[in-house]
Amino acid sequence: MDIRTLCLGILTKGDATGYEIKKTFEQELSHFYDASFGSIYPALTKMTEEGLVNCTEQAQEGRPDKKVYAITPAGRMSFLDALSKEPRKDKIRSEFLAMLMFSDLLSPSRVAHLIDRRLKEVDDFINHKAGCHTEAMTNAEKFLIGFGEAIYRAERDYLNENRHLLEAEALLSAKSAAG
Amino acid sequence: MDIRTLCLGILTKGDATGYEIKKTFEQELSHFYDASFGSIYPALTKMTEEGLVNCTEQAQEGRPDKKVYAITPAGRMSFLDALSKEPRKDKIRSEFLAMLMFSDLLSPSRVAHLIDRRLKEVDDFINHKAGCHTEAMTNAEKFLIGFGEAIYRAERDYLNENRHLLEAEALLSAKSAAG
DNA sequence: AGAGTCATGTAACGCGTTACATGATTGT
DNA sequence: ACAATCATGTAACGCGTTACATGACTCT
Repeated sequence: MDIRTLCLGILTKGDATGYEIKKTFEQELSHFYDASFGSIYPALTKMTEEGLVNCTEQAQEGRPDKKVYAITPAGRMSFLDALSKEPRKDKIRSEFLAMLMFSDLLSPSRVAHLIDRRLKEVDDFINHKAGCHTEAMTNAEKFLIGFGEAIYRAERDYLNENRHLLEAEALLSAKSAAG
Repeated sequence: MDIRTLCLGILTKGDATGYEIKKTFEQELSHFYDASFGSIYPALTKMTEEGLVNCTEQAQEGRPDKKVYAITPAGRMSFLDALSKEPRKDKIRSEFLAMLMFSDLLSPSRVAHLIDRRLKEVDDFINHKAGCHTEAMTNAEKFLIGFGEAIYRAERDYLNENRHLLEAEALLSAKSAAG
């Protein structure tokens, strides 16, 4: 599923500008997808040409015209077709975990720093994004936030309970290098 | 952290061929990174030119010469330098979660299928990869496998406990479409 | 005064995948 | 017979990011 298709999906939830679609990526999809303006705007332009969406320009003062996109029946068909494909394996790229894999090459304080930093991000999510289920949310939205929360809680607990394994590892290497 | 740097990291654990590096990606890094031959082989060739690794060819019968790569002191320095940078935010791309976000457009059986399929993958990991800590493993390797296991367990439990939210959502849409 | 928000777009570039090319050996 | 494993490599292509370009309005 490319960014293009996901933009189409976002438009099934309601009309939006490119700018608003970007915000949706940041706010609702951020823990399982992301996209930049450089991919969103060209995608919308192209899909307009292809008749999957249509665009209504709204003049504004002191700003570029706001372009509100709406999905067309052809666009909806195209999106449903994409949803009928089997989802591909998740693609994950975690520099955090990659670095921890080499914790034997790091100082104990560096390992501690990496983990503390991550725990802070995880806690921030749990405290701010999670738990604030509003009326307007669909079940799917609640489900996804709850999913993120469950994963983050598991991660937090695991890091707290097992960080000593890596901190000991780093300590050992530091000792053997010194001795 | 690009594939190139990660290959260098893998070589800090011991000499290896491109083929073996690929296997390492599949077996040890698969839940937080992946790489294809098309990125590994050119990376090794380039790093050889740059003096970050060196290459010893071993003639073989009926097969291409095996090229065993070893990291050089310059390569080790370069990798340590990469480890000193702050890790960037994880990049995740989950078609599974993206599809669930649009579960209101899917039939209940389709939603159930997607979740069942995912649960199978998760269970497979928990039953096969997790829990088999051997003697030869470093603490970092145990930590990472344990991490994966913790996350997968949380995911499994969450899916089992909350799938009804999405299955109900889909059911509702199906009804309203029919009615 | 400076950061953040609203608002769109393009061009160059990087990085990696996919598919192709080759081919023996071993297990089912 | 067929698939998998071992083993390396290239070229085309896709997809997306980064950086640049522009500019007003609002909050601190």
